[in-house]
Amino acid sequence: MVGRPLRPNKSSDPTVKKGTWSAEEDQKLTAYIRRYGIWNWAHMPNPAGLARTGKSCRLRWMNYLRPNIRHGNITKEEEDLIIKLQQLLGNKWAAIAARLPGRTDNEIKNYWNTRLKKRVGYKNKLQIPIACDIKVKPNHNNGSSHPYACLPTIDTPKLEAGIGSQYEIPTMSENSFCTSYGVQYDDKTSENSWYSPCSVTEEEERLREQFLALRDIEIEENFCGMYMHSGATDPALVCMQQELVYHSGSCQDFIMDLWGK
DNA sequence: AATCAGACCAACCGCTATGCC
DNA sequence: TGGCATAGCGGTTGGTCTGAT
Repeated sequence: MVGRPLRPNKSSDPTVKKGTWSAEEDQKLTAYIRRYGIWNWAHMPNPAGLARTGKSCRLRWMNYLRPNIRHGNITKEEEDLIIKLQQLLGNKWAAIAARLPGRTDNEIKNYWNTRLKKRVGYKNKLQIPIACDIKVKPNHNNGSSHPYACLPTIDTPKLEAGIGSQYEIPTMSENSFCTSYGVQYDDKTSENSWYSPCSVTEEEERLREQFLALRDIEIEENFCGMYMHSGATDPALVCMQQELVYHSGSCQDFIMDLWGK
């Protein structure tokens, strides 16, 4: 069989330099970009006088050389924000970095992996609303699949749920703004108290603000997308939207905002 | 002073998304 | 519509630094 000749593999090309960038290389790349701008990373190294791949040049520029980059000394505020954003967005380092002026995704990723991951761990993982955190029980009386999902109580156990059940609806849980949902049968005989108030602390409120600020670009899509992939149908979604019962103003606003779009 | 282990971080690699032809 | 080139992202690697023994 005669195939196409393989494209030259630059990563194994001995003429391509790898490893730490020298000050001279930095200077060449910076000077070139200042003069000609960024037009094509792949074609840039040669005219810039660099024996690097375009990819390497891009990375060096993006992570180190470009203007307004801040190195080191991540502040407590930045650290807190990284933790919260990671909890909200997951390992979306670019998205997180976009909210920390002067910081790069690589730097934040490194910082997380080397310092924060162990400290924060998974225990405190904030669970953004997804479609598999809660199992809504069907109506005993008429077999309806219209549950009343309600705001949480601290003691409400997080219900096990498999993905794909039509009885699953989005929720938040421990460490979230509202600790978790209680679930109420239509006949209101649930063992879960759903009349307990949802107290929102200052910290939770702050988180909520961050969350709301982020939802347009990340959360809403995940939320709706995951819901729609959970096996639920549109009518069920509408039904639950209508039938969710809220007992706290701020939580209500928050959740309504999520559901609203 | 030498050695070792762990922390840190720059850079690489592989993959996906996007745009263009 | 498919293929290719490029950009961008996230996981991983490997070199360097630092502190403990």
